[in-house]
Amino acid sequence: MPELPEVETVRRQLEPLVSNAKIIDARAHRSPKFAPALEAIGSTVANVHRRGKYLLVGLLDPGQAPGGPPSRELIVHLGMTGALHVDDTSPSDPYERASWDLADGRTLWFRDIRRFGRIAVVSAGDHQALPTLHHLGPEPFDPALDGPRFHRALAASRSRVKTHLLSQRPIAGVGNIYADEALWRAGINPGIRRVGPTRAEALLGHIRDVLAEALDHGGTTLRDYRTPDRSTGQNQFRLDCYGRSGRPCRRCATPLISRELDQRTTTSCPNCQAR
DNA sequence: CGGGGTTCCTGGCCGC
DNA sequence: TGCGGCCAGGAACCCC
Repeated sequence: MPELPEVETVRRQLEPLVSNAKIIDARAHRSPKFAPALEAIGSTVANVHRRGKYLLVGLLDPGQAPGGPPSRELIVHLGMTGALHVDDTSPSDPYERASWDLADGRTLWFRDIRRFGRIAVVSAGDHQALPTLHHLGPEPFDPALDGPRFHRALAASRSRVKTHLLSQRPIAGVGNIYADEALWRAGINPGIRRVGPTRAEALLGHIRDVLAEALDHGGTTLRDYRTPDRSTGQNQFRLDCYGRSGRPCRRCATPLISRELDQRTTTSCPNCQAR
């Protein structure tokens, strides 16, 4: 499931493939989650940025000077099973949810088995229609994000620390996998509602480490995640906590446990992450 | 406005 | 072999 490392891996591959390409046609699944793809017809791709788990494709409208700031953005959220590919041909794919024909004959495809993904076209920077993006916390590697600021962000909610992380408000781009991994490294019980300044700073460091390492390994492919060139990530072989319920903790050998926490499966070590 | 519950989806897996 | 039932889960959405 694409979290920050997966989405950033996609972004890095995608940007050189589609920059400067003009979108001459598009098709989309009728669902309002995908139909906005059609609104990109006629525009030219300026760049591909990322905020949290959202891909932001800068669009130059027809007649807009190349090199200027894009007037609109094509926003793509990959959801659970979304993937983007660029092809010369038009392969038949029952899971295609949207596609954009480029002027040079190639096609950009969005495939998404479970349809948890989402596509929007908005005026540049206008994210009102996507509440989570609108209220998105700082990028994990933003130098302005430090221990005290992260501590204040965590303290702004009385939710369980893991639930708060998944809300994307204290920090952008952390999903279920990397939340479990970072909390395990930090020795923090996912269910606690208050994190002190020292532990908050440590948790921030572990989040950064977990995300950076996953990015180095091309992301985590549990089942469906693929990059634009269809390769898988390799980080699934490096997970210490997520998906390891019942297996021994790599620090203390206690069997890891899995439980529901605010309707999210959560794995943790009952010893290392005791309250 | 924050927080909690519900919903969207379908392949893979399990048990019989 | 076939099939019903269950699970995974990000974020929008609704309601209090």
